[in-house]
Amino acid sequence: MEKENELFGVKEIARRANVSTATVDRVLHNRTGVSEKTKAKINAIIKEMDYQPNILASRLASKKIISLAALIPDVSEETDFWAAPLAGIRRAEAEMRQYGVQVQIFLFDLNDKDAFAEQIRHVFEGGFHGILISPSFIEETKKFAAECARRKMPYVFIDSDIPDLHSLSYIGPHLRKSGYVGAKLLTYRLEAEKKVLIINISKEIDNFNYLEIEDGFRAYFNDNNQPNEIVRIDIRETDYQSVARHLTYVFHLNKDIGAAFVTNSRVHTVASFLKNSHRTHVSLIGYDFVKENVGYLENNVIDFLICHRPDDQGYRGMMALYQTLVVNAPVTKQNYMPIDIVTKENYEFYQN
Amino acid sequence: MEKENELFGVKEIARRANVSTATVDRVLHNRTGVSEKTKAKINAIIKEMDYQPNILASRLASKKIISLAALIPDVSEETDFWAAPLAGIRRAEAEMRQYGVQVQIFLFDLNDKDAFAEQIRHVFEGGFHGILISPSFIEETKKFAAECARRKMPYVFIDSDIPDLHSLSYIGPHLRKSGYVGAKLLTYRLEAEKKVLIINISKEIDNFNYLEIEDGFRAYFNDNNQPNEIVRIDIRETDYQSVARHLTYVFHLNKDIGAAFVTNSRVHTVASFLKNSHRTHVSLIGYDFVKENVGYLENNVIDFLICHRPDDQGYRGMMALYQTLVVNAPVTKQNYMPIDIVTKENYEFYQN
DNA sequence: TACCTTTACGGGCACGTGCCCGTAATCCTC
DNA sequence: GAGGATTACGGGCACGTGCCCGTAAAGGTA
Repeated sequence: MEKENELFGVKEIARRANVSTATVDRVLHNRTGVSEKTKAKINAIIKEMDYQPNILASRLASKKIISLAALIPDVSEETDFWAAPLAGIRRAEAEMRQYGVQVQIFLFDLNDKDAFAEQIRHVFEGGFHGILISPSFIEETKKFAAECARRKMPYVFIDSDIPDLHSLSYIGPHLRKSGYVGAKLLTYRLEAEKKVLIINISKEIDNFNYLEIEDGFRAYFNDNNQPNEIVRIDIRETDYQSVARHLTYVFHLNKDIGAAFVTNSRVHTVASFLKNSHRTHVSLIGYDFVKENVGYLENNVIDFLICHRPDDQGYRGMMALYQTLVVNAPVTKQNYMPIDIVTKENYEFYQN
Repeated sequence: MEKENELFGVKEIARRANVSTATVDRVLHNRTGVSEKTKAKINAIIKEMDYQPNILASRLASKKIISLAALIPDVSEETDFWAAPLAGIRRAEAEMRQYGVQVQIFLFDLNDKDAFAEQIRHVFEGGFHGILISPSFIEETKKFAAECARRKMPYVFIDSDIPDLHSLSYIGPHLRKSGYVGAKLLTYRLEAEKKVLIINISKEIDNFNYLEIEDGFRAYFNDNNQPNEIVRIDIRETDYQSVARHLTYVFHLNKDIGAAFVTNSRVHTVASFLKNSHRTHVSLIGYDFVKENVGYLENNVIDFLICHRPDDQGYRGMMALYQTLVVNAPVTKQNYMPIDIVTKENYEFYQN
């Protein structure tokens, strides 16, 4: 008992309403120039028909190209983590291009707050219709969000979230739960009398991500009455020498550390230290599928890596913008990625 | 130095070749009615321009609707595993529908070889342009593949592969490696003197999948000189009573089983047995994110589940057909899914 | 009433491709 | 060399929507 087909589209609406397709078009795009009466009639018919516009024809006919921006950290010597989201963004771009969508990518140095702010200015100058952004610096991102709101421009956060803002969508990990998983893996075969070491290596002090992860990590210990003592250390320099110096000191003070948890992708630096100091019996867990980390996974120095599908994050983030701007379909506000566990045995199939 | 733009598409090719768009069209779809000379000329221009057809316009202009079939097992009382690939297929369908692609789904009972064969007949009667199939029965699938070859109809395998056949693509797990990962997880905290039990619960005897998994499982033990003794059991009935009977016997004979590995999604039956017989100290690993299994994951009876993103398999399988038939783009022949590790702590974010 | 402005709507071309139909040119046959 | 068959190609409409432009009708001002 389908009431569809026979004739469809704008033409059919126009026929039923006794108007021209142009008038229907005006209603569909709520432009001016239609009397309230006919507008109501047409809207009723649209609703009754459950009219779905043909995106093919729409995109073909419209010469207006939709342009999206993506603002993410550059790949640096320190880490090639952001190569993965970039690849996902490019994948999305390739899919969308044929539908008249253009993507422009803006990069910034993760250690340079000003570069971030400047790229934001460039983005606004570009007059884009939507933007994907890694909200790496909190204050700057807040200003950015305010300006977006003023311009009614949708923006999507990936990799980390700033919850109060009105982003179209957040796509990334649930950091707290991610730390929780880390604790589970770390303690899975750990003897009760061994200590656990949490290591945070980061130049930035206001690290919201880190706090969430550690919070989740500790929550696991509480929930499961895990007996192990937790030691923690913050290291504010990222070079190997500094890290090694700090770690030497910590391991000197605590002879019975059985496992270490690094709260970000710099786990390879710790792995290097453990290897060099012949401490590979210490279980080691950290974040992200970057090539240095995978190397230590292969060597059995790193036991597990926790990953959040950065490639997919980039892809889905762009697609969320596409959904709203082109398809005009609703988008999930919170989009938590799976917490993937990568080991020596399964990494070759991992799709970052 | 881009040589693109200005004018593009079929019209530009026609202009350069001094022919009409109709002739260009004939060449593009290698239809008859073009002399070798002009054909060569047009092809040269196409190559030079790196011409990419506008799929929007193509699909819009072509009234020919492409229809795809999917042949997968029905959701049964035994398992709702196939709900996930089905969801992925429907997701793909929703995306493709607006581009003029229709999808029809054929289901069969996993325990009924004849139903499988009959549905294959239905598929061929339907005159589809491509098909996604779960090759559950080997002999029937071989006949199917031969008929597809005769009709030049592309087919994609998901979830399990039959390597010799010329499928357009295989999308599913690398079973051997998957067993390998299972062994790693199972032995990760296992004491050396404990035995390991491999359990295969399946009515079908010719279980190619099972053999691959067990092979990988044992390979891990070899590669790592794992000291544990391996015990194995085949159970040909799938109901709880039968499984419990067999397991009672095995556990009676082997007092020191420390871990059990179930080679398919029926791990929940084993979990039920372990729980009822107060043997939850035995580590348990099995396959698939089905709701019964997740329940035992929550209860700490199952330690890990290994999953292969069945939803994605369905989605990608359909998309592979779409790529060849609509976009006319190449498709990867082997498409191994990640080997995901699901635990009590991360299952809530798992995207099956 | 004459003239101008605003509102409400219709006609019709364009987007790039698919494909039907018509026809000039060439080939074949006796 | 007349007639028919085949080959090679062009013209042009259609797909569903966007949007420019033109215009009749309504309203406003003197």
